[in-house]
Amino acid sequence: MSHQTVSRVLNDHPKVAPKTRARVLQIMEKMGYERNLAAQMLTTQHSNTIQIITLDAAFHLDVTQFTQPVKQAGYSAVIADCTLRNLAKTFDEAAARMVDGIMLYAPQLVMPDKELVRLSHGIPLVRRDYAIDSRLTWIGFDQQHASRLAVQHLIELGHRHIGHITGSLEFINARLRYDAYVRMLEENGLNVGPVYVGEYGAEKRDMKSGYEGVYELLKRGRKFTALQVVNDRTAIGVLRALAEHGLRVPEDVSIVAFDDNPIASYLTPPLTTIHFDFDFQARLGFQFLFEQIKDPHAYKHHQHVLIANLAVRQSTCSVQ
Amino acid sequence: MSHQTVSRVLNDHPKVAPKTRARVLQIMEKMGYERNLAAQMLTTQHSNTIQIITLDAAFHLDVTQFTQPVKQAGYSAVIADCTLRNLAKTFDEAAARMVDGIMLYAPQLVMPDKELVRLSHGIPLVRRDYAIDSRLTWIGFDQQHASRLAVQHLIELGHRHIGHITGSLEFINARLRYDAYVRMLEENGLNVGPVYVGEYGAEKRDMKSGYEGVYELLKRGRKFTALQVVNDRTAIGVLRALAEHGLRVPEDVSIVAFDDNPIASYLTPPLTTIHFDFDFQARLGFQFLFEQIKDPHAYKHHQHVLIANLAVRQSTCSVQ
DNA sequence: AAAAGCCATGTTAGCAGTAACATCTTTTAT
DNA sequence: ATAAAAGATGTTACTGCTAACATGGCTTTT
Repeated sequence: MSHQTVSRVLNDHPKVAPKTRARVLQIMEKMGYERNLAAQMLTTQHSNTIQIITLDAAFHLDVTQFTQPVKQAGYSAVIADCTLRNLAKTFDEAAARMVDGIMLYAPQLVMPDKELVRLSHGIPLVRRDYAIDSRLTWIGFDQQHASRLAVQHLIELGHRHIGHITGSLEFINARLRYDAYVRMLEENGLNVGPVYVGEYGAEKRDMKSGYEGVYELLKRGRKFTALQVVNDRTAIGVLRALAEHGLRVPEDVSIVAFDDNPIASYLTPPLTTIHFDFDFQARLGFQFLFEQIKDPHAYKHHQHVLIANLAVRQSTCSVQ
Repeated sequence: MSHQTVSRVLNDHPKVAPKTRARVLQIMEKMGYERNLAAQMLTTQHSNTIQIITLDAAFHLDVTQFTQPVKQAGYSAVIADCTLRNLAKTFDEAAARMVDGIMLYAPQLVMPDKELVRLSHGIPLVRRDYAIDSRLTWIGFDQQHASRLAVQHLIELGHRHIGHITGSLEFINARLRYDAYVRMLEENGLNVGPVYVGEYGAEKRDMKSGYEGVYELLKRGRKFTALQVVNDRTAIGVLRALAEHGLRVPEDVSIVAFDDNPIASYLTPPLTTIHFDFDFQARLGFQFLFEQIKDPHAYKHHQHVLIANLAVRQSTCSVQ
């Protein structure tokens, strides 16, 4: 029996006699045969692997959200984290590994699509966040809409002095939320501010930003009855700092945050926050990626925008 | 010029004339040459990659803690998450990928070392948590000691009725903390309990366990002035549930938790918790892994136990 | 000056698969 | 019954690299 017949069995080639196939499978079973990925890669130029690339994922990552849809589709999934400095190298490694597709999760990355396409060595690529122009597929949430929901909620509760605490505006999400906050207040004839812009963001930094943001805003005088806070992690720091000043939430200060991190509903008070369906976002992203892999030439890039909604809990109330 | 000379340049072989080397490098630069990993793997049987395998990492993972030391050592790092069901398959994939070493992070995995060795296809392996017997390298914290620190702190504050809330005891850490809690109370002539054993654990489950645990314990009557809680995430749920019952922390109930998650010090009140240096644990683990890769035959397995310490904050006070 | 040794480079083979084409066998159509 | 088509299997070549051995030029030793 030739190795070619064995290869045909491995690849489910139709023209193999059933009993030959059975015999090959039986012998493979007995010998504990495993196909050599390196050799397969060498000829086919791919590895049945999807690589997830994250940028500065010092915030804790929900890994299963990424890996589960990939495995379901029959690929093997690997995650590689990198910094901005070695982003190109990480793409090179993915190419060397001959991955079939790349899911990029780098909400803080501001880079023209053209450049990303160049970095990706022609490997199908989807950004699960944002893209600058429209030469890539991405799935994002309408941050402006989300932010409007948040501010509108506060306005409807009667707040007229609404502050904003954010991390670094290098994050596109943070920038968009901030912009919409400003616009929304202006449209409603309200004064903008006070505003605190904190540090660029890993988890610990976020909490620190929130904490220091409150100290800073209060140092400038207590001119707000509500705060829009860029995300739940930052809000944790905000809650702490307010407690240290003897200010109650929501009676003295209402807070609305973003993300609906699982922690949000367990904080005291449970956070009113913008809920994003990240799970759906991830699944949709992989769906687009698989389409692209199946037929790279016919594939047209999508820019998909998802709508968030407001989860009202107990960190907001009407102004006293 | 033969391809072999090129290969020698790539591998820093000493016997290449400096100007030949320079010429090769220059041409490689100009042509944008990149060595084919598949072909290299095919001959050398390895890929300069370290694979980090995590089990059910639905708790959010600090990815950089894993990847940074690996990259510093000149390897490329990939992370693969898996469930217990496809653990073997994940190891197979790592073998197929011809990784140089595997770091396993699966604190909930109870499996004889012998079996893990079998699964690992002879690839150098380090467990960053625990191992059952001593045929593998692992780096763990002395959980018994940690738990003793926690209980002793409460006893010294005058508490005589100390409850315990934990997730599933399938996690070795949870089991050890529970065991030490029981022993410590018995040694001090105190009654054990009340105890609540919650669900097996991802992040959300942990918080839920803590929340429901408090409800359950209070339903049985308020027979405790302090609680040892299995980790910070669970404590978040505990704090919430106590607040819903109008119980103050620490005045009515003192709480000591484990992990010193960055969030712990930003909660209200900031948590008294056992501090583990996870960063050091990870770095040490990789150090052992690299030693093992360099000289697999001379390598002797280590079982390294690290000591935790107590970070006293504001969730504990002397009994009122 | 010849023998020996080292240095730089070249040649060949093999790693484990798949693609493409070739061959032989069986079935189907006329 | 015979040609054509289809089915099953085999042969050869190629993927891009490295190990091992081979070669030829130059230096050192005696």
